[in-house]
Amino acid sequence: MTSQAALIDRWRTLLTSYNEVAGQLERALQDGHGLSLSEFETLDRLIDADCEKRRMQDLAADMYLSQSALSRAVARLEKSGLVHRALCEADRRGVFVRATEAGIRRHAEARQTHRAVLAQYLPATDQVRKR
Amino acid sequence: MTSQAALIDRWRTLLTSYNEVAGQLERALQDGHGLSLSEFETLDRLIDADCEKRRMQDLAADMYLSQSALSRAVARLEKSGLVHRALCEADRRGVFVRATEAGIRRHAEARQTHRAVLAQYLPATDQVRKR
DNA sequence: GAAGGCTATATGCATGTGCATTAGATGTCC
DNA sequence: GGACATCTAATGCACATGCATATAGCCTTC
Repeated sequence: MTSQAALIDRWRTLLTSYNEVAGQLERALQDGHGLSLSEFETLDRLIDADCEKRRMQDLAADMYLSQSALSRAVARLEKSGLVHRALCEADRRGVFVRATEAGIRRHAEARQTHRAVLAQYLPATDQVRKR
Repeated sequence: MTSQAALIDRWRTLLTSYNEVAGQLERALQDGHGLSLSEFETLDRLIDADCEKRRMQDLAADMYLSQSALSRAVARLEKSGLVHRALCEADRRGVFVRATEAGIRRHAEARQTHRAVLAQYLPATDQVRKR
C-alpha cells in the first residue's frame, strides 16, 4: 500500500512540475518570440537533427503531439515563414518539412529563453526524487 | 554546457512522461467512468481532505488548473451531480464545494482505474533518472 | 491493370484551456 | 456613510488539442 501512495505522490509531482514549467515556457516563448510551446518544440526537433529536412512522420515519432496537432503546428509555422513544406518526390504522400533561414534564426533566439526558463523552473532531479 | 544538455534532457523526459501518462489516464477515466482527468483530480483533491467541503480558493491552491478552468470543472461536476456548490455565509463571495454521495462513489470506482493506469504507465523514478 | 487494402497527411468538429473582463461582496479611509 | 481599492468566482473569447474522417498516393493480388 505504501507503494501505492508513493505512486500517487510521484504522479502529483509530475503533474505539478509539468504544468508549472510548461506554463512558464508557454508564456515566455509567446511573449518573447511569438512561438507557442508546441511550435518551439517542433522547430527544436526539426533543427536538432542534422538533416535539414524531415518528414512529418519522423517528426511525429519523437514528439508528444498527436498527428493532427503536429500537422497544424507545422501549418502555423509555415504561415509564419519559419518552416517550409515540400512534397516528397519518392513517395508523394509524404511531406518534407524544413526550417527556413528565418526559422533557424527564430529558434536560435528562442532557445536562449527556453534554457533560461528551464534553469529557473525545472525542479532538479533530486527535488523530484525526494519530494 | 553539459549541465545545459542535462537540463534539456530532463525537460524532454518530463514532457514525454507527462503526455504519455496524462493521455492514458484521460482515456481510461473517460471511457470507464465518464470523468476527464481534470474532473477526477478535482474530485480527488476534494475527497482527500478530511473536511467534506472546501472553498474554490483552497481547491485551486493545490491544483494545477487556472481559476477559470477549475470553475468550469466544478460546474461540469455539479451538472453531473457529483458535487454540490453552496454559498459561504460568512463571506458571500466564496463558494463551498462538496462531493455528493454519487461523487464519492464515482471517485472510489475511478480511483481503481487511476491507480492501475499509473502502475502501468508512470515510469519509475529510477527510469526517469537514468533516462 | 483494376480492386481493395494500407499509409501519410489534412480537416471538421467538439471540447477544455488560459487570459481578460465582469459581477458581486468586503474592507478601508476620509 | 460614500467612494474606492481589493477580493472571489463566473463568463466571453480565441485558440490548441484529440478523435474520427476525408483525401490522396502507394502496393499487392488476381
